[in-house]
Amino acid sequence: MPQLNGGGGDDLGANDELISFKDEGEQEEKISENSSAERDLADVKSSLVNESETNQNSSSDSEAERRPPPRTETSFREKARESLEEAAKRQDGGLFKGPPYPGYPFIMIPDLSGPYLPNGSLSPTARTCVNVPLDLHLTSCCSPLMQYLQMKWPLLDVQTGNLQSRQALKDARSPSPAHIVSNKVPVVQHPHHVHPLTPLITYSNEHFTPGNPPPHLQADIDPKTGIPRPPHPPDISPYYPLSPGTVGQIPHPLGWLVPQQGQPVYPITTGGFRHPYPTALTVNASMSRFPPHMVPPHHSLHTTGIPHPAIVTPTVKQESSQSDMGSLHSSKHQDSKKEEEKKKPHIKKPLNAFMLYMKEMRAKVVAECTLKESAAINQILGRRWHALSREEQAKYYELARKERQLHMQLYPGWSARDNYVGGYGKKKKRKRDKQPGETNDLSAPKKCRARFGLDQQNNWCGPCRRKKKCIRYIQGEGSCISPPSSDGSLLDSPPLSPNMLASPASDSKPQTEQTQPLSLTLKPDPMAHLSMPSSSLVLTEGCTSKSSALSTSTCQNGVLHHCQPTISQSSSSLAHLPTSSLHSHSSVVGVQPQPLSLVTKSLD
DNA sequence: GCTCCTTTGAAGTTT
DNA sequence: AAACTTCAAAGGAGC
Repeated sequence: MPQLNGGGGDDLGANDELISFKDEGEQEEKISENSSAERDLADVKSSLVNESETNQNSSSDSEAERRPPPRTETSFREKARESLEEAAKRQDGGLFKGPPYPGYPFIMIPDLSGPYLPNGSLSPTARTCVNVPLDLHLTSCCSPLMQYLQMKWPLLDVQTGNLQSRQALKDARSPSPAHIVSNKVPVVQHPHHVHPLTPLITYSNEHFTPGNPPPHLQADIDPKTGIPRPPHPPDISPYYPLSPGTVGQIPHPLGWLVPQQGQPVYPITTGGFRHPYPTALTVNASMSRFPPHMVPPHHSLHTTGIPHPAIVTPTVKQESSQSDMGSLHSSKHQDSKKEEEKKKPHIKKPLNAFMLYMKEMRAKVVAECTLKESAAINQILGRRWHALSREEQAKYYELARKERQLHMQLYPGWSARDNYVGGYGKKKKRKRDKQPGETNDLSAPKKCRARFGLDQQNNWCGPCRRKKKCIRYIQGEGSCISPPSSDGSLLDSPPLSPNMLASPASDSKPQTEQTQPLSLTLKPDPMAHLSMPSSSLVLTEGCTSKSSALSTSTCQNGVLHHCQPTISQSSSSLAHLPTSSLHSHSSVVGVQPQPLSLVTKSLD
């Protein structure tokens, strides 16, 4: 299991990323006056993952012992753990140390070693409550549980104070764990707002099995993938224990919250969403990354056919079950190996925390900024990601962890290496890793490449660096306009670029965001300022489109302004402002630093 | 139709 | 162990 030792993946990426995160943390200090932000944010972030990672191991002492002691917050974690264990002992008579509760995978407790607990939304007690059997502690721990559920599944508009809901919740209980999760409602989701953050709900609907799996689920071979699927070890959470073909009889983990008639016990309102925005992600798109054909037909009542989204067939979109069966008996036909591989489903990697976040927020950014170019959107999302609070990030880390867990359960033999198309370092080397315009952009000999040569790649326009159409070349022979900022920040803008000056939105851009390292490859274009035609693009704050160079959006101070693709006429006078004015532009215009969030949650 | 862009994170590989 | 590489999502754009 990765990230158990706090190293490697626990480091959460490269140092630059950590630096960025730290920058964001510093920003958070400014904004939220959170004293806990003084801690080493790298540790904090790492702990976020640790928390997620240790959730599944909460029942495994050996795993916990193997884990190296945390570098910081030891006392707190120890205390928290002690209190957790004590609470568990009090409430379930030592169940906490015993075999994992059948429903554990769903009602699991984030590791108390998490960093954000001290000032976070969840108290150790609350998490303890949700770790114990519901039938024992639902009543007493209702409120913390609701808090936890709200964090985990914001979709649920859990109103802890609603006595009626509480009563309904109690009624939903049943003596046996299997009944606790009795669920005939496939997915708890808002009819109009499908929370894109809940692939786990999809999974859970299909795979969550708080109770003992049916005997037929002990299949050791995935009928589709052919990957051996060993039975679940007793110590492994059955969180995502089932193959897509077994999803039919798996009750929803939230079933105990969902009445039989499809009416949620707790009203699911838009208010229950952390991000009550209309999302383009649909159930099929966001809730099921697995195509239907990957879900073997089952005789169960489950007819939704929601597949696991991680499986795609590269060649045939709707691979019939017959073909799957054929692949199972390929030994008979002995088709060519090529054909076999052709039919072999492509099991995608589980989404990491950021990917989950992007999946959720993309639609929002697109809607707010009218941007469609993913590259630009991803930049915005990347900054927003850093702007997220630890609690919010932890939510995604937790989801990502569960994604991985589910993925690992579904495809034990799968490895990320399987998706290495050409093998490591052999194919599809990302341009990012290359030196810009290394040798692969010979199609524009007269553009920046030819103009400046490889030795002066920093003088290239952004598109040229990305092997795209040279905007300077397009604008006219010798007319080198300043390329739009690759990320809407000053990083990719020339120091004297008037773009930032001309944009009122950029005035409100937080400095930390402006100075945040966003790209490893994009550098300020020192040549861009040399020639600034009057039609230079104005990149506005927040939502900027760099590569398209035409779509400029403004999401200033959280307020959505004109985000339609526009080309603003930059004031030529502004172009002559001194560099110092630009660097301290926010002070020039008297705009106070704004929160990192580029877009307001609400237009109120 | 393929690849790139662009982000972060996970995981694999190489040094 | 550190550095490096690939892939995951997304959709426009270039070739």
